[in-house]
Order: sequence, then structure tokens, then C-alpha cells
Amino acid sequence: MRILCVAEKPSIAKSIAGILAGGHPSNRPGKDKFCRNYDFQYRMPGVQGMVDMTVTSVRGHLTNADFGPEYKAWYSCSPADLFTAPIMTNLSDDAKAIGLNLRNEARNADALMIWTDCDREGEHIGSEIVAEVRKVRRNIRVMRARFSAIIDSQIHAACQNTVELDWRAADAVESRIQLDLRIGAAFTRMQTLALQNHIPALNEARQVISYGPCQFPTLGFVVDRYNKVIEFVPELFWLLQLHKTRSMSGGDPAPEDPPDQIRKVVFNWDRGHLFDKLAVEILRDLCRASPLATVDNVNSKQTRKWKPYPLTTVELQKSGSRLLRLTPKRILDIAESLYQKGFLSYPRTETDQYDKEFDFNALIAKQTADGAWGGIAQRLLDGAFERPRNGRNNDKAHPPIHPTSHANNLTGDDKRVYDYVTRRFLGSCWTDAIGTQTTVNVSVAGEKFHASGLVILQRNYLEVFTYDKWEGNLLPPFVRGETFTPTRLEMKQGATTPPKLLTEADLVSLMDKNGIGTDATIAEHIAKVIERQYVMSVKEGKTSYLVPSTLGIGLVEGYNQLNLEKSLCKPVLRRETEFRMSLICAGERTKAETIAESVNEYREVFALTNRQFGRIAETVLSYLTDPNAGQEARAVEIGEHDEDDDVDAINLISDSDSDGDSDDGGGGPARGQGAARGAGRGRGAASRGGSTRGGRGGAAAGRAAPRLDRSGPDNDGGSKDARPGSDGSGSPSCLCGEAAVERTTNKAGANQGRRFYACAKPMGDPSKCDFFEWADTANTRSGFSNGSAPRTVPAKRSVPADTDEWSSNMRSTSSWSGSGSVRRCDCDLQAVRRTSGKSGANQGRSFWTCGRESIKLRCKFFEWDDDESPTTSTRAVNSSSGGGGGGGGGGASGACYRCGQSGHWASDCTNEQRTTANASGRGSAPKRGGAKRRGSGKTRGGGSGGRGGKDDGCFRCGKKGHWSSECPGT
DNA sequence: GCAAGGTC
Repeated sequence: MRILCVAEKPSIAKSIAGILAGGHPSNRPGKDKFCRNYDFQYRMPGVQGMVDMTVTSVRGHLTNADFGPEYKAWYSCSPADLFTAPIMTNLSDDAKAIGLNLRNEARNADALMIWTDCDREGEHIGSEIVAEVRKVRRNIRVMRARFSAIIDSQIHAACQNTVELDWRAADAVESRIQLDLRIGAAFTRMQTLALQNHIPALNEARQVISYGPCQFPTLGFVVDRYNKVIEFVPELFWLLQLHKTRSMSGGDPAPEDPPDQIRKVVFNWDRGHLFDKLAVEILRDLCRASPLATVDNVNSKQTRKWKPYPLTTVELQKSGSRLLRLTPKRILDIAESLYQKGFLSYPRTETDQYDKEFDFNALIAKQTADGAWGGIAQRLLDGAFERPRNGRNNDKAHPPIHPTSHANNLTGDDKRVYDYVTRRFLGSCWTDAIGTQTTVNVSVAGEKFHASGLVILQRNYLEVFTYDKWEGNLLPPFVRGETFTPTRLEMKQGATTPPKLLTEADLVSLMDKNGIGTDATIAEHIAKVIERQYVMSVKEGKTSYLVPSTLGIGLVEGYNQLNLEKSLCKPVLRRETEFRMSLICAGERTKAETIAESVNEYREVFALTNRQFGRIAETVLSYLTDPNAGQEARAVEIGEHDEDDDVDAINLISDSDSDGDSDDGGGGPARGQGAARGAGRGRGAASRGGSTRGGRGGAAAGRAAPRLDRSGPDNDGGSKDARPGSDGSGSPSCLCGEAAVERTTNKAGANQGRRFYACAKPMGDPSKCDFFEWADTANTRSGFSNGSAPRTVPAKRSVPADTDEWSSNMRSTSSWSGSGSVRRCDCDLQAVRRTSGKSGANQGRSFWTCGRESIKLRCKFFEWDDDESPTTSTRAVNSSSGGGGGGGGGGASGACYRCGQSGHWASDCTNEQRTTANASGRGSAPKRGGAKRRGSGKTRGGGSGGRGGKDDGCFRCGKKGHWSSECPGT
């Protein structure tokens, strides 16, 4: 018997072969330069004699999806046709040799064992391998080896307990591939041609204005933050501060005290600051009237600075970009090359937990040779070692990033990245830093103040992880119950400061949180929006900030003007795609259904965008030609508060008053300068925004300025500080946990005028969540197509974890538990039974999901509350929706996007009330179903409708009645 | 001349 094993990448093939062979298997070159073939014999349980094994690999995906030749040229068809154009999937050019190797090796194999990574993409790559092998061995037996780490015991267990390939996961990926291609190509061609037509400069530069479901939300984040910065209106606040100068030996300083024994202690106000100047003045006067301070409490407690978590790709990119000041893409490229050289482990991982059996000692031992940290590595080996903290992520495919061997001849950025990874690894294997924190609480005339000191007792991990700073601050002695006269009591004025522009690290975080891209692609998306000239990286001091170009702002503003409920510049559509993929994985939807549904939805958005693209083009043009535009970016003061990552940083401007008349001389000038600077910047930014942004000035002025309130919980003085709208009177809570606001749908269509609940935060606020609920169905959570929030972070790499779970989910002859039993979700909480309110085949059906209250925090656990296996439920969905749907487009199990009724697609909708506004386009919109493209591109002119384009106007000159390829103007 | 996702 001979089994052909295929891994996702050469390094894994080598490791697996080494483990299964129990040493060094013989190996021979394959047809591809990187993918070698390893041969050995293996004893499989239940099989007589030894099995001949060959382990080889692919290099990621084997195939690429693209349109057929008749659609490839940009003028060959209307961009709208790309939503239905056939997609061809072929071996990529650089996978030709790999395919040949697979076919050669499979010819004399009895079985194929898939060893790709255990995630959705891995299942899809597995399906590509199966397809390739079946070209020569149609009926070959396929087995899936499931492993979560390259550890001997796991690899042997995976080999001996194979499961089925997860075809649903592969289908989910397939649907994403098709959707991304159609959306990307259609929108890119449409907007590029339309903008080139409108704007000669873009035409001359032949500049591609690409659209991508990850690119545009990435751009959207940058523009949102930029808008927040320039529209920011500072708000003044006031606070009290108490100073006491004291000798370290206790008591007031004496003349013989050396200077380093004298400490100026600043006591901060427990109220933080208030936005009511009069209130602060009154409190200050009260303190002045009886200025004696009483020490209410002196509290010392042990504190610690936590050592870093194990390193994930996203964290490497974030911290690397912040600390090493390299772009995320450069960091990933360097990590990749260090991995290739054998210095680092696999650099694309979401895992921040080490496997129980991880061999730390061997890896730490390799670092004892290092001149800089060798001694520390030795101390770890000698007993200082402490297991790294566990993070919350585990992709079950790769361990956290760590050094795999010692490197002593690296230079430049390679060395800086290697050093960071290694110091972080060693730091995570040490113990937290320990210190003693002392807090002194005092009161003056009933007002409370506090000061803190820190004594670092053990630096521990800080000795090797030198990127973390922890500075001690020694307080002179204070005794509970004592009284003293403050050296000064000040009232200070400050102002809220605008958020800073995004750094690349910020953007990586935002993308990660919102599920835009994956750990391996986030950096590429950022590089892409820079390459497309939507975003510029502007260096200010040591930090690079991302500033949208006029083109980038124009595009986002243009799209925002369309008021689409699901903005193309926001992450919500991407999340829907992810959510739909998860439904395919759960067996609730089929690939065909999902693709049809998504394509239908996107095509509607496309048609709407296309018809109104003139507005977008005008907006872009206005930004590109505005002589003031682009100055804004430079005018925005960036990098001023480099040390503070807080978006709502406080800028303490000046002393507005001091403790006594005698100090006025010192406080006066400082106040004057500071106030002028703060106010000047605020007005300047606001007016710049207003002057260059035309009509938006009013809206910007009407927006509430972000307000900071750092007052303590005991704050009872500043009623003005209370945030509006947080009391939630009858409103549901949004995903941020705050009261949602009621809004009205303005998009033309069946739901125009309908009320819904959404997050109260302003548009453009990156922290605004995507909560959505119709006001009239607030108690019946509808399906995601109505906007109920899907999970925040996509399951780029998510399949069930342990073998048992895997088996129960993957085997169709399942150990599916019966109804009524208590179930536990993936968080190991008691699962909660809910009922599907969504119209369609599963309406009213009960299911079990994660027990957490917050939708945002729920795990991916999902089970139907009946006896059906996932396979059965898939069939149920198929049959019912297939019957209900019209025509060849699959079933319409969801609601029609035009009239809101279920049972038919929007294209087949006969409900005349569907168009209420926007008479210019919508009323005359031809039906999609009536004019499906068939045959070659030559026949396209005959189709009178359904594809936009010709009837919506030529993409070159904008006139109707001819295709852009036939445009007389070209 | 379009996307995003693997990997090298």
C-alpha cells in the first residue's frame, strides 16, 4: 500500500516526514524547486505490513480564479457583467510544476492524505490538491490528517486517526474567492473608467482606481480618523492640583538637605477635571480658605508589570512598527526571510499560547551563546524560567513566533527584528517585574487629592525585554493622620486635544479588530492603499502617520454621499461575507445559495453606485482640484503627543491661576501663551475643515466634540460631564454596551422611512459599532441580511479545536447530541437556546449558541436544537430554498431587497412599490433575470437591460446608447 | 490595468 501525503508548505512536509519516519527519510527532488518528496515506510494500525509513504507539499493555493478570455479585456463587457460572467479556475502559473509533481506521485498511490493547515484556507487548499490528484486517479481514497502542532504524538495520532476533508469549509472559501473577484473587478473597472473619463489627469496617468472589499474599509479607517482630527473642536476644562515639597527624610526641606533628597510631590485631584470653570473656581476658593492638608491614607501594595504575551503576527507588526519604526509589510517580509533562514518560527500565526508540550529549554539553550542576552538565557535555564502567559488566541496551526536558532551575524533591520522576537521570547519565559506602589491620599477642605510613588523591587523580564519601560518614582514619607500646608495649590486649565492621525500600528489594530484582511494580508492591504495613492505615509519626528490623499478623501466622501446603509468604505460588508462563510461552514447555507445571495446584493449596490457615480466623480474632482485640499494634512499638527497613545489625550495647556497672589508673575505669561496656542489650533483646524470641505462645515460644527472625563467615580460636582444619551431609556443596547439611537432609513427602497436602532457614536468614529436593529422588530432578531451584527473577528483560521470536537462536527454519521441536553459552547459556558427569527427555511427553529450576553464576545459555537446532523440540515435548507426561489439563480430564502417579502429575488420582484425615490435610475432599472449573459461577448449589445453599462451610460463619455468599447469619443 | 488568500 502506498499513501501520498501532501502538506501546505515544504517546511511542514519536511517536519511531518521526519516525525513519521522516526529519523531522516530519504528525499528526492520534486518537479517544483521547493517541494521535495520524502519517502519512508510506516506502520498503520489495521493495515498489514508496512505502508509506503511519500510526503510532499504544495506552496499555498494551487489555483487562481479569473474570468474567461472574453471578459478579460476591460472594454470587452460592461463591468456589471462581471457579476455573472463565468469564472475559470486554473492552476496558477507558479503551481504548474507542483501540480505535475502531485499527479506523478499520485499515479501509483492508493490513498491521498491531506496535511494542510487546519483552517478554512487549509481545507480549500486540500480540495485543490484532491482535484489535481483526481485528474489522474479519479477514485483515489482521500483522508484528512488533522493536527494542531508539529509534535510527534500529535502527528502520529493525526496519521492514524484521519477524518474527512471539510468540504463545507472549502466551499466557504470558494464563495469568498468568487465574491472578491467579482466585486473587485466590477467596481474597479467601473470606477476607474468613470473617473478617468471625468478627470483628465487620472486618464493621462492611466491610474487604476481599484476597489476591494478590504482595500476600501482600510482607506475608510484612515479617512475617518483624518476627519476626526480636522473636525475636532477642543473643549476647555479645569482642574485643581496640589504641590508639596518635602525632604526624603520627612518634614520640610532643611538647608543641609542635599538637592537629590528633596522631592516635589504633585497631588492630582480625585475629580480629574471638570468642564465647569465656575465650579472649579468655587472649589479652589474653598481650599484656599482652609488650606491645611490632611493625609487620609497611605497605602503600599505590591504591583507588577506584566511580561509580554507570546507573539502573534499582528502583534509583531503592531509593536514592531511602533518600536522598530518599520512598516508592517517590511516587518513581515523580514520575519519571512528569517524564517526561511531557520532563525525564526513560522511568522504567520494568530496563536499567543504555547502548546503544553512546547520544548522551551531547548530553544532557550540555543540563546545562551549570545553576547547580549546569553547570561539571561542561562539564568532561565538555571531556574528562573516561568512558563509564558497564555493569550486568548489559538489558530491551532502554528505556535507563537519565537526564535528557532541563535543568529549572531545578522545586521540592520534583520537584526532588529530578530532581536525583538528573541528578547520578547526570553522575556515571556521570565517573571513579571515586581514593585511596590505607594498611594498617598490627602484632603483639603473636603477636596480629595492623591499622589503615587513606585519602587521597583525586581526588574526580571524587563532586563531582557528592553522595549518595555517602567520607571520608579520615590515618594518622601507621609504618615496617615498628619497635616501639612501645601507648597502650592493651583487651578489649571486644559483642553481636550484632537486624536492623532493613524499610525500604521493603529491601522493594523483597527483592521484586526474589524476583520479586514488576515494576519498575513493586513500589511499588504495597507501597502496597497499607499500604492494606489489613496493614502500617504507622512513622517513626523520618529513616527509615521497615515494621511489620506485628496483622491482617497474624495472617494470616501463620494461614496458616503450615496448614503448606502452598508457603506462600501466600512467593514460591515466584509463582515457579512465572513458571516456567510461561517454559515456555509455550519451547514446552514450552501455555497451556491451564498454566492447567489451575495452577488445579488452587491449587484444592487453596484447598480445604485453606478447610476450615481457622477456625484462621486464630482466629489473626487473637487478634492483633486481644490488648491487648499491636501494642505490640511500638513496643517494638522501631528506627532505632538508622541508619548501618549490615547486617542482622547488631554492637553494640559496652562496654569490659569495659582495658589496665591505672589505666584501671579510666573503663572501669567505661561497661561497667555498656552491658551493662545490651544485656542488657535482649535479654531484653525475647524476653519480649515470648513473652508475646504464646503457644505460639510455645518455638519462638522454641529458635531459634539469628544469630551474627556477622567474624574473619579466619586465625581459629584460636574454634572456637565455626564455623557448624553447613555441612560438608554427604552432603547436597546448597542454592541458597545451603550444606548442605541433611533434613526430613519434614507436609502430609497422598501425600507425607506423605516426606523431602526444603531450605535449612537458619530459617523467616522472608529469605535462606532455596527449594531443594527429594526425598531419595529426590535424583539425579533432578524438575520444578518437585515444587519444584525455578525462576529467581529473573522474566522480566517477557525475550525474546531480538538479531535473529538472535530470529529463530531465533521463526520456525517455524527455523535450529534439529541435535543434537550445541556450543551456547552466553545468558551465552556452553558450554551443558550435561541430561536431563528429570520424568514426562510429555518424560521422558528431553535439553536444553541454561546452563553455570553454580549454578541460581540460570543464564540462561534452553533448547534441546531434537534436531532438533525449538519448534513441533514444542509439538505433541508437546500430543498426548501430551492423550491421557493425563482429561476436559475438559486433559491430566495432571504427577503427580497426591493419589497422586503420573502420567496423571490429582487430581480423577480413584481411589487411596483419598490421604487419610491431616485426616479432617475431605479424606476427604469431593468430586471436582472431577463437578460442573463449567455454565449460570447459579441452578443452583449442585444441585451437591453440588467447589466447597467449601456443603458446607464458609456463608461468613457457618460452618454447613453452605446458601450464604452464603441464610444465614438475614443 | 481589477480582489483576497495562501506561500516562497
